[in-house]
Amino acid sequence: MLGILGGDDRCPIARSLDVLGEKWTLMIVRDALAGTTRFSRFQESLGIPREVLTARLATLVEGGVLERRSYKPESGRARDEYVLTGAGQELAMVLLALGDWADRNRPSSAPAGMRFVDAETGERLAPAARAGDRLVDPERIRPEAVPPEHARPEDAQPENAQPENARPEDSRPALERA
Amino acid sequence: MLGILGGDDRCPIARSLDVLGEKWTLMIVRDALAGTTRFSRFQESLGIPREVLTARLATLVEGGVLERRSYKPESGRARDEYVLTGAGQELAMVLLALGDWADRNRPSSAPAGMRFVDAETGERLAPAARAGDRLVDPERIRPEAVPPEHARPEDAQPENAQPENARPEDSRPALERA
DNA sequence: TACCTGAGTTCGGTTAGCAGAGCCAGTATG
DNA sequence: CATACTGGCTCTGCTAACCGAACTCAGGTA
Repeated sequence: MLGILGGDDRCPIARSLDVLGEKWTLMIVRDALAGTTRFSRFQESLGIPREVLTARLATLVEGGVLERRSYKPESGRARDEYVLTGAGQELAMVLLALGDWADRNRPSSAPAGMRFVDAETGERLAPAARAGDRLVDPERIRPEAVPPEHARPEDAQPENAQPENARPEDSRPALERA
Repeated sequence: MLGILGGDDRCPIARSLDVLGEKWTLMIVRDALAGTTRFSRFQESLGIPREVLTARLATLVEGGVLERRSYKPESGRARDEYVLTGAGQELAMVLLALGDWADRNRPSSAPAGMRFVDAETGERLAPAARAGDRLVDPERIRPEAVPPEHARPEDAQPENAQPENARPEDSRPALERA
């Protein structure tokens, strides 16, 4: 586990990165989402050192993303495989967002190697934000501190995205004052 | 930069992690989204070693997420600040997905410290998948290799999530064969 | 029994991250 | 003019993480 960066475990970003933030972890999740379950397959497809893979798989199991299951091939000994949990499957949303961001902002010289689709219709998917059942333009996503008290609604307003010289004290991240 | 894990830069996940995958980077993006622009503010709010912060800010500038701008406080010398680019702002979608995942699967003992809201209505947001203008249940997100040739449509089907003992050769991640 | 094979484990070297101290460079002040 | 200030780094020695290659382990099979 990476630990809670910044030391505040109320922050969901830090909590997610505790499980997901180490080198190689999200690539393993990518392969797990694509169907890989066996140690050697992960190792070959990623080119990851075996010791690192062992550690990351343990982290993903401990973090509730993967679970170990025993399987028995037609010949040979019983083995463990690593299968996505429900929580692991939900990481598809994270990878969809990452992949979309890269496609839009970090294009490759080669044609795209993967995309995300609707399992039922085959349609290509993109990430979105929603409020209830309503689609919201992702440009309107803003972080907001959840105030226990002494709420200052203006702290999370877009004005905070301006240069900080106008109000140096108010420029601390809204999150920090939660 | 982290480099392209797995060595295949057609993979958008790997390309995104090239910029975003190093320790501390996404926490810096979190704070940038919340309005932080100055070196010392990032450093204080995150508790990150200064040399690491310097390196990460440089990566984010090189990766097109932040841009350096000169500003002049009322007293003192001209300074650089780090302002989100359009591409950087788009990372809100990634953080929304990460935060939502953690809230649902890695809850904290303390009340939540932050959430994401619609900048115009203040409504709380959740991540979603969409096909065009249609909301799609995130449970239906599946990765699919974009085949240049020798397409094997069954490779990206949910059957691949089954134990691999039935078809050892077909268990390689669909992405790898793109 | 020996061999096989997948899943690790070990080991020595390299790289990344860390804490603390120090440096740099404009600006303001006496 | 010299000095102090302050934000943004840079340096240094140490620890932790990652790496590549070699090795070990443990059930099953011939």
